[in-house]
Amino acid sequence: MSRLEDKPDHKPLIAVIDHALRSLREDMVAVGRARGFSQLRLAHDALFATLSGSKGERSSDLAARAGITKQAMGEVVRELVDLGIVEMTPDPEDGRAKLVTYTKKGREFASRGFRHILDVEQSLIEIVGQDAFDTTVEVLGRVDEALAKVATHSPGE
Amino acid sequence: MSRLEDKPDHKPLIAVIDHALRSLREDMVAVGRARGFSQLRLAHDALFATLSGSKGERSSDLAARAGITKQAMGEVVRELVDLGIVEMTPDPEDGRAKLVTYTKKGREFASRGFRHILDVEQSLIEIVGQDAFDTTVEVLGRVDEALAKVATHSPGE
DNA sequence: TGATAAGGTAAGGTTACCTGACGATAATAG
DNA sequence: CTATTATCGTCAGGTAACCTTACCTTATCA
Repeated sequence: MSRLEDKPDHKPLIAVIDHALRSLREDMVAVGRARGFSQLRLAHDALFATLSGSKGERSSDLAARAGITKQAMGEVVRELVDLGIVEMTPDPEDGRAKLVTYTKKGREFASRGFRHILDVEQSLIEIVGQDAFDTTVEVLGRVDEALAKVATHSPGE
Repeated sequence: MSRLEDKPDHKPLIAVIDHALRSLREDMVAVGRARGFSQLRLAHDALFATLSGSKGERSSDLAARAGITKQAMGEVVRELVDLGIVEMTPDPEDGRAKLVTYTKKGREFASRGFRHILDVEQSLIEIVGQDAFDTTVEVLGRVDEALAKVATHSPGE
């Protein structure tokens, strides 16, 4: 026999997911850079994913929603300020806080980024169909549930 | 209006994938640690995913298949040697090379890990059904295709 | 047999986070 | 209305998981 006992004979889900995510993330940065922001980094996505386009928000709120520390988000904000994508203004309602908002340029940039995400999703839908796409999102959303179930089934050992 | 122009109104696929992957990876390490290998790290998965159970392989071959540098894999191998999971023996056919093989303990550990992966997948299948699971794997496998298509459609601008 | 390539190691850099400690401001309690 | 406590953002330093560059050793090939 030519393989480890119990080694899956198919490429495991975790490997498939890992590959897909790498591709998607690299693509996002590549597209952003191609638009002239050569200093864009993967980490910046955490802000684009969380900052509302309509109102200013506090860096620490963004951090909380993104699931990273306020220090990590603080650095992201600083770099995107340098790139002219967001700006920080004092919060009139709280002297300690600063509100992060898109600049005009940043708003346009972010819009194109979101449109690119939609384009990629649409492209995938054209390949596999809307149903398959929806199913995928649904299944991935239930991974946590599956993990919890396994943990429950085999508690100690 | 309360959102950025073109901002997706659903949670984008990339975010869903990211969340699922984090959960799966953390779970793998947690399970390994719970089995007594407290020094296991996420990076070690790169070896388990690539090392054949049946024959010894060169560190640089593993690196190539895992998609990381031989230096990165070299460090992983060194740490797993310290944990008694793999061992390195000189390659009788090439004096420069060393072959990485599982120890008995390591083989058993890896088997359990793979079984855990299968358990998680099975658990997910119980929740969403075999068809949905298969569809998910299929769709994720076609992400690269979708990215290529978008790149082709909007070449320069 | 000398040039070139391949296997692995060593040293140090990069990215994307983290924890801990801090000064400034705000809220709240006495 | 001060004293305590909490919150906002920043600074300093640490960690994980890689990377690049450089190197020594051993093969292979002309």
